[in-house]
Amino acid sequence: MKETEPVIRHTADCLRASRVLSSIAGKWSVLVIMLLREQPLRFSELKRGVDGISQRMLTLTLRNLERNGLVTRTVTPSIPPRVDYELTGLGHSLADPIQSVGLWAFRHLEKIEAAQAHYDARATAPSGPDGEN
Amino acid sequence: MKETEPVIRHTADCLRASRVLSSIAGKWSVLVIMLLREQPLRFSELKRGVDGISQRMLTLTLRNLERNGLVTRTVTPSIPPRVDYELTGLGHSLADPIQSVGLWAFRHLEKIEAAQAHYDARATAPSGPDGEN
DNA sequence: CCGTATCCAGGGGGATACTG
DNA sequence: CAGTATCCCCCTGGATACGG
Repeated sequence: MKETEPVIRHTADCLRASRVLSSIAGKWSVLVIMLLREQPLRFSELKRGVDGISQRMLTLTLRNLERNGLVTRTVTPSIPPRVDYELTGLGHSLADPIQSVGLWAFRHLEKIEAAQAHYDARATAPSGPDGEN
Repeated sequence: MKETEPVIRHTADCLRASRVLSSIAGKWSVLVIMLLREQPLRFSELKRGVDGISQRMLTLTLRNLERNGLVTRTVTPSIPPRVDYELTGLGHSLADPIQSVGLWAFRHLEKIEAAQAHYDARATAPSGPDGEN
């Protein structure tokens, strides 16, 4: 069946799109967006929520999302300081597709890692599965 | 909490998921998957379809997708040689979510680039929009 | 036609320490 | 609490050239 919508048009668009996709395809962006999709969160909540992310990478990820107009950053100059992050309208419009991809990743962790192991095994031992050496 | 589905469980899963997401989040993966979603394609067709991708990056992207069990690579040893790439079942299960993200990127190119320009302008001229210096 | 090999610049991303 | 700054490694990704 044919798409009613022009999927990939031409030349320049691909380059621009791939640049945009690279922006939101940082190592942690998807997970951060998944968390913010539920509700606004402050820095430390995100840090705890993602788990494994460093302070530095969380900052960079959030700055990048902010730069792309996907999240807002609200500073409350109290003591201790408080900073809340929240998806913009644009951010929410991306959140659902991203959520799908994210859930897919969580659901298929096993399969993916199995496929990788399989592929790597073949690549490492091209002589066959009958124990060489 | 409230979600009926355990979205982001804990610790190790985040690290594994982010690794998986990084794999499929290469600069060109989304575009390649979008093309393969319609039908199997050979190397040169993909090269033409994506436009802007180098031979090297197309090869690496496809190898990576193959490693993750998302595409199959079929070699027909004719002269000239012919190599077809096709989404696996796993690949197809990812294709729809990815398609959503890809379409989102194409639709919002303008907004994103505008947001970036806006952000960069503020970052470059922090003293305000009234001609500083 | 379909790659692989090589060179090379840039940035992603981790660890750690310091500031307001 | 919420960052910045620094160091440093390695991977990404482009260009080019070569091989089957």
